[in-house]
Amino acid sequence: MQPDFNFNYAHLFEEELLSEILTVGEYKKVPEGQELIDIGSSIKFMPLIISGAIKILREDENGDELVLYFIEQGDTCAMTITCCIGQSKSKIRAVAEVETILLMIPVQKIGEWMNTYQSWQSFILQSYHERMQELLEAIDTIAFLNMDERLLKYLKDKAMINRSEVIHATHKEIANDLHTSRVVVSRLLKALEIKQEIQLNRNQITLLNL
DNA sequence: ACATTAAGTGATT
DNA sequence: AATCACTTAATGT
Repeated sequence: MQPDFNFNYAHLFEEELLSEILTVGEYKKVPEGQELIDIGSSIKFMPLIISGAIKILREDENGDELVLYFIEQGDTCAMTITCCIGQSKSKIRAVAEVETILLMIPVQKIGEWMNTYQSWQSFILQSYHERMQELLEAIDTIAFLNMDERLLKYLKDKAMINRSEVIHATHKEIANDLHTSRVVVSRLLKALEIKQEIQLNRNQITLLNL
């Protein structure tokens, strides 16, 4: 396995930093569904996503989940940056949405490189900025969109991440991600099917109007 | 053939 | 939009 780190990141960093990243970083392959970061865990590595996608969730005291957003190749986890600065524990949960390849950077390096490499500093600030935007978008989605619109957005996000109009998931799983009940998801999906937006099959949803 | 799991539906709040 | 209670459909053993 030799995923191409350069493909995604080479243009961002200067030579010296690139070689530092490659000497200190460790490739890690995580299968679909594996948890990367749990709530309350302390973070020791900052993951750079080489390929695949990760689902970022918030969870309440009952263990009920809510998907905030997905991150993809070229992205990093803003939570690790926050942890590094504030020495705090993770407030979110990260689960591999598909098989994902990561380059793990020890957190101490984040601070070190901030001082030595200008390109690193802008990369960190840029990622932080992007995450902030995503978070605002997530808030808008939850606060202002109806359930049916949220569902459709969720399906489209999933389709984009999987690079396929076919989504493999049960209604129950979708309901958990959106923090609603299975019955509601089933009904809304049915409505979308009638509107010719999707096609339903067991464990599978096909987006039609892309 | 039977058990299990996924999905559909009416009624109620 | 959530919950209950029940039915129907698909799939695994």
